Amino acid sequence: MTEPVTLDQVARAAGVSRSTASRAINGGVASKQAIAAVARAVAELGFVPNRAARTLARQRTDQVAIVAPESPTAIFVDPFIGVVIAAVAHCLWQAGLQPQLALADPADPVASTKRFLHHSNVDGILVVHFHHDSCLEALLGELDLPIAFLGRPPAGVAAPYVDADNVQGGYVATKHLLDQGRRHVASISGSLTRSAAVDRRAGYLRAHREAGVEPGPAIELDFQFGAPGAAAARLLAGDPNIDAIFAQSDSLAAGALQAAAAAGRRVPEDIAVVGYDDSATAVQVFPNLTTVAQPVAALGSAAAGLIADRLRHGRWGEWPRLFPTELVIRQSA
Amino acid sequence: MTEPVTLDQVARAAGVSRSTASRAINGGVASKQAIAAVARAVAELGFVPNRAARTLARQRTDQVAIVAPESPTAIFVDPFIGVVIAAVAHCLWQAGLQPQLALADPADPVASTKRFLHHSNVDGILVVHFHHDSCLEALLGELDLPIAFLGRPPAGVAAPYVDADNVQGGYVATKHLLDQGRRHVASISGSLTRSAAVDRRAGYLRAHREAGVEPGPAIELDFQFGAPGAAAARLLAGDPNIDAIFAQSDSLAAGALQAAAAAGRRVPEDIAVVGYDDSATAVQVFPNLTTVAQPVAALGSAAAGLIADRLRHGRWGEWPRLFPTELVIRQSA
DNA sequence: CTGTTAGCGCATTCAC
DNA sequence: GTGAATGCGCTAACAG
Repeated sequence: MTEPVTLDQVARAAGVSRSTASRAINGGVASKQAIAAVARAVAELGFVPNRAARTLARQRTDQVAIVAPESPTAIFVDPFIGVVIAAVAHCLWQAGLQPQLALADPADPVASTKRFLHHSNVDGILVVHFHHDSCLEALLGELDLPIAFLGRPPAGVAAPYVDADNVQGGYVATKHLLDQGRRHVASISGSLTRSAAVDRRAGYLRAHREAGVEPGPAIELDFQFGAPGAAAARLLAGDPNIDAIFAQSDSLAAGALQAAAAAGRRVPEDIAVVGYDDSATAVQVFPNLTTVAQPVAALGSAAAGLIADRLRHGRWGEWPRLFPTELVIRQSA
Repeated sequence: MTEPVTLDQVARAAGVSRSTASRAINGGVASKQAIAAVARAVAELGFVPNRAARTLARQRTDQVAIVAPESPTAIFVDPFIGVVIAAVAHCLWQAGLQPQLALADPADPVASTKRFLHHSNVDGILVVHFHHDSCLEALLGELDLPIAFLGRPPAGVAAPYVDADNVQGGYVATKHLLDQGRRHVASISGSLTRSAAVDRRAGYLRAHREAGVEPGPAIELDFQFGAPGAAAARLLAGDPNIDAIFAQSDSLAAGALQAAAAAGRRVPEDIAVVGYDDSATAVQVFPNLTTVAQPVAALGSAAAGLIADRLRHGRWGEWPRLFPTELVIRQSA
């Protein structure tokens, strides 16, 4: 049906040479009439440049990879990954760049991501959702492509990045609890291979230091694996003095809520709970969660802007950029 | 650093011609020694074929687009989209195909999806999460590429597809409620522009017909917009006889739970609630949701298999394929 | 089994 | 301002 139309045909239809047609299309020098004629021909024939040919000739793809070296299942559990990616995609499209989500093969996320990066010939890379133990550092070094991070990159990798101010997030959440007079604030974190978890914990500790209160028990749980409810139950069983929980995600907080209910402790009277993310979960559970909201879209835009600027203007913008978080107070604390 | 190495260099290093090198690499005819020599050269030089060049020469990309003509934000709220995509990705990688998630620009999802499809030169398309009002039918027709659907395609589009048996899902959920003696089963559905919603409702109606019970009031709500809680509250306020709710997603069911609580009705004693999806939400809320589970991974694999078979063997496999759902009984009904 | 040759569709020198 | 020529890196006929 739609046999592909080539630049040659456009040129012929417009009565010019192929090179003039090319210039007319790509904004090079050309007479007004030539441009008009070519434009008409393009419209009539429905010409759309062949990406492979263009890439080959230009030696660039105008594509940037969004990589998260994990199984898609794991990526998508992140409650705001969609918002991040929407913002990134929008920003990239604006800059004439095409976002390419590197979809890993769940059977071997790291290997398939490597394969993707090797074969995909993108112009730049945006890394999100990075585990520091993902063995991808080396690869990212080898590929010598512009690369930016959403979230602080692993120590030793001096790459441009933007991040939410997780230290501050952990701090305000914890301070909110301490200010209420809570004195045994337990902490449930995600995997500490993620910088976000480490930073939030640092904020938690700082709040305790400032208040002169001893930090409570802590439990580390991978974001996606393990049953949050069971973990929280163990926590509560282990220390009956606990009167508050700082959970590093709303889903962990939901687990804490269930554990509290199972243990016959009221929330927030007996135990106050603060979550993180301000996701849909926060208002689906009862009591609704007090939680830390991140400027997710802004983060996405900023990260995309980083790589877009580099690709378009040849130099990195200012970095790092830290975005403040905000405590959303509801019922659970 | 890593200046790209070409096939020419490999050929020279291996002491053969470029075409022999090409054959050796791509499994064409070649002597054992040639293959060995080329393999060594490839390894030593770290050769990785240029995708654009290969695409141009082969006239095919070995890429398949996964399209959902919506803002990424909307796509990612779907609780199991991650699992679907993981399964799809795995299946495609297995077939030597690279999944390309078409990330729309949230500012204009349909237009950017069209742009993507036009410029992206993929070999095939897998459509998921399709709204029947998305104006994409025409485009999909123009592009004459192999295209398959996950979820029943719009009427009039006779494309290969796989789907969950949503009629059955709606049926078992509703029957479960009716079998308990509930007689006023309200229904909260997602947007009826989605075939899934229509089908689930059909199942709901069938169960009523078989039981000789009059269908209860219904409310239609887009999956992502509108506050499920408020809608459910209106529903309850409008009809005090309601003793059960069939919600077409767990997130809608969570709203129903909140509305019930706000109205002072106990669940499941006064009002039974059944959700749909068996998502994380189902066990985060209290009471835990009785819900309809779909064989999500199987759906993804089957859909990917459809397009992979077509691309690899030139013909469509058997379709449509319907996958049964399963009622997961917990506390809410 | 191998090398030579000729494109794939486009951008981009370079003369004119 | 324009066209002719050249090459991007690879595959696939085609002879040998």
